[in-house]
Amino acid sequence: MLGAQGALLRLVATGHAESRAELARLSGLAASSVSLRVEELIGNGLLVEEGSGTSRGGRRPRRLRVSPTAGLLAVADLGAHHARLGLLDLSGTPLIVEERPCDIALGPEATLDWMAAAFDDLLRTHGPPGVPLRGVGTGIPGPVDPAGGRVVSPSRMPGWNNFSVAEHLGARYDLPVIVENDANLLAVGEARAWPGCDNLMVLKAGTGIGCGVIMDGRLHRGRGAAGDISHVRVTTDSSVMCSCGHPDCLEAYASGAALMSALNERGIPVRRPADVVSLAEDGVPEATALVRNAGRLIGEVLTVLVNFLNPDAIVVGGNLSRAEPLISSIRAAVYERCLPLATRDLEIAVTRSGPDAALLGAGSLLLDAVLA
Amino acid sequence: MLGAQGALLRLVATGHAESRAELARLSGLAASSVSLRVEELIGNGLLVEEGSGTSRGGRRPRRLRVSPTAGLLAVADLGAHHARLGLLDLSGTPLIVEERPCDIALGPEATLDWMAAAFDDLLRTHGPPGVPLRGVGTGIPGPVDPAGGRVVSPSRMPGWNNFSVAEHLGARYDLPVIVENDANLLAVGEARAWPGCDNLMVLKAGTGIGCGVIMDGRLHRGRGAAGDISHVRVTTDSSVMCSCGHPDCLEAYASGAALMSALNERGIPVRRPADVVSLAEDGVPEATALVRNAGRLIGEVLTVLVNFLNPDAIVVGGNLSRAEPLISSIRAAVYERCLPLATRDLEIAVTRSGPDAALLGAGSLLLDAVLA
DNA sequence: CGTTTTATCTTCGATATCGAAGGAAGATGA
DNA sequence: TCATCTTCCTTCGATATCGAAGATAAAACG
Repeated sequence: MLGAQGALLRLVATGHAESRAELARLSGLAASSVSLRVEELIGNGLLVEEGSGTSRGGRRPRRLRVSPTAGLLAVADLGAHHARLGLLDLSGTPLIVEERPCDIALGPEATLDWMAAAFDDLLRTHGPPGVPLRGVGTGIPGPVDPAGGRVVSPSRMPGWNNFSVAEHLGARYDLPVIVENDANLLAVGEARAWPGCDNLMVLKAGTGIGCGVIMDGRLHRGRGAAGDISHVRVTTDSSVMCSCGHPDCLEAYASGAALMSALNERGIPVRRPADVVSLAEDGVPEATALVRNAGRLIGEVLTVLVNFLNPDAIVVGGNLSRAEPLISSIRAAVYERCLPLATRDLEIAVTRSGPDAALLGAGSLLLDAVLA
Repeated sequence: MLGAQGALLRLVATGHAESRAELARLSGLAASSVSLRVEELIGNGLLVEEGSGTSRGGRRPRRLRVSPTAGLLAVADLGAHHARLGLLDLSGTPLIVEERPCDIALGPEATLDWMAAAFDDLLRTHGPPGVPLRGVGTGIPGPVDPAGGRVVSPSRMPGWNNFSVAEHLGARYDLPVIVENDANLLAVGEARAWPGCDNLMVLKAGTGIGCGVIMDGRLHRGRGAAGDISHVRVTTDSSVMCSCGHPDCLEAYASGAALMSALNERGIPVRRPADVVSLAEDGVPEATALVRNAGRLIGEVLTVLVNFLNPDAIVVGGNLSRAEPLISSIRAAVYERCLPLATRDLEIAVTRSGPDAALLGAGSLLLDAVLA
């Protein structure tokens, strides 16, 4: 639809280019063609010129930005009991982000209607008047079939199995819609904060354990379930049966849910993964030991994947990521057991993007869909 | 250099397109532009028209082929004691393939000089006169840094560490040169036989265990060591120290080398991985049991990767792949333990491409380099 | 058989892109 | 301060691509 102009707009929106000259360098188009296209984009109100950039030894570039009136994206990241919702401009910058309680156990229709109402609310209260909505995207705490935007075999989403979220949203909004697993969105969002790292594994350690994979700079989806590490068998003394029907899955030992129930059993009351982090920060021995053990088990699983995929970085996000013992024991396990060749330049770090990473990721994917 | 014409030539060379109409469909260019470019390619002697293809309900297409005189590719796959060498035309079709004994332990210079002499020999005896050599490619039984074509930390190649094979070959041949890990070449070659499968894991089970990964239709290299599964820790009763310094690596139990030494220890003399296959085919219980155990261990490692990457197929190649118990126990382990979502459409099969797969893979990568 | 349908390939004017040359604006340095 | 250099951006003629219409060739069908 937008053709070559879309590619240029995308380069500006993603922050890769700020001037006509940069666009020419990055897009491969001739400088003259870039000028023509940019003139059109400015005419259409999609780009604006805004002052001038810093000189690189010659004439200062005329800085280009995506127009604030070019459009809005409505994005959400659905969790089991809370959802983060936000409005972004076309450059992916949040205008407003809110967290609201919700309950996905009410089923897909009710939840998505609630989400749409929340979007309407945000647009009314925070949307600049006259700026059109251009796309809708949402993260789902379960596997999503990449072809049909359909939820498949989710473990904690009663009533959602085989429900096509993309179709349902597409019927309401006549706009590009993206539906994606929450860990995948996190990975895409996080990738923006890791320039130069084309191969990234982004762990989401929260109530469950998920992982998003960026390879060659792009999200790897496989058939929709890519990134699963929660049902890998781990070696432990005890033996626990997982809900998937197999014994000793990683999830049964290292997920936030598992840590919480272990603490509760020992008479230490916790209600949310964040409580586990607090206990570990306060130096409660039981919590620290459990978190360390979780990190070790996660690290041992990652070992296999690091040897096999040779990523540039492993990024740990999710509610549990702020627990220092978790990441240090992941580091220890990976560096101890992986091939030197694979760990030589491997960075293992906590998220750089903060709590809105998944929403930024949704914006990034949506932008591609909107500017296709 | 060749620009848009290169893309068209590549589509014909890879067998994706056979007529101008197909080229137009696949390249995205207008039919008229395709006709013009094809005319030039024919004029340059790179393409030829050859009869007509089968009708799809209308006029028969005029079949296009890469000219046999367009050029030759010299490719090799170096093993520890043998090398396969071949000449391909620009469509990747072998003119001649030979297996010759060699010894990489003589070091890089000696081995590469030997290889060059073998290429000269093949060109003299089997190269059509007047057809130019357009590229040289070789597979290496060890990790190769993708940037510099440099061998890094190989385990069975004394004297090769940090040697830049690409630079050495580039000095001799003023042509595009590719240097790649042998399992990676196998994967690329095998991928041609699996149309529609964009995500492939290709296991090379021979003296060592290697794996090549095709994701999104392209070879995944990581930082050069991607595809390693041999140094994953497996769970067994006994405990063996691996040469990498860690206990219980997969390689120590499931590689051809491990199987051979285990059989020899039990008084059953074997000298090559193929001997193990013969023994298993003959129903020698010790051999069958060892092979089954190897398959189970490999399968358990693959379990993690299948859950994580959701490939379309796992292809088993290498000398040991003809051992039926190996593949059936890999299948059993993967299907038993992986998520249903990941195995629903997963195929696990032996190689479709035969013994020249790695050479075909080298040709495929070289073609991209030659037609860039 | 001839007519219709389908697909392949080419012709030709309209459009888009390119690239060399030059103008604009600031950095650099005597 | 002024000439010179670097970078940014535009102008304009040359070139490449597009796409609609037509020509070609064969299959499908009455």
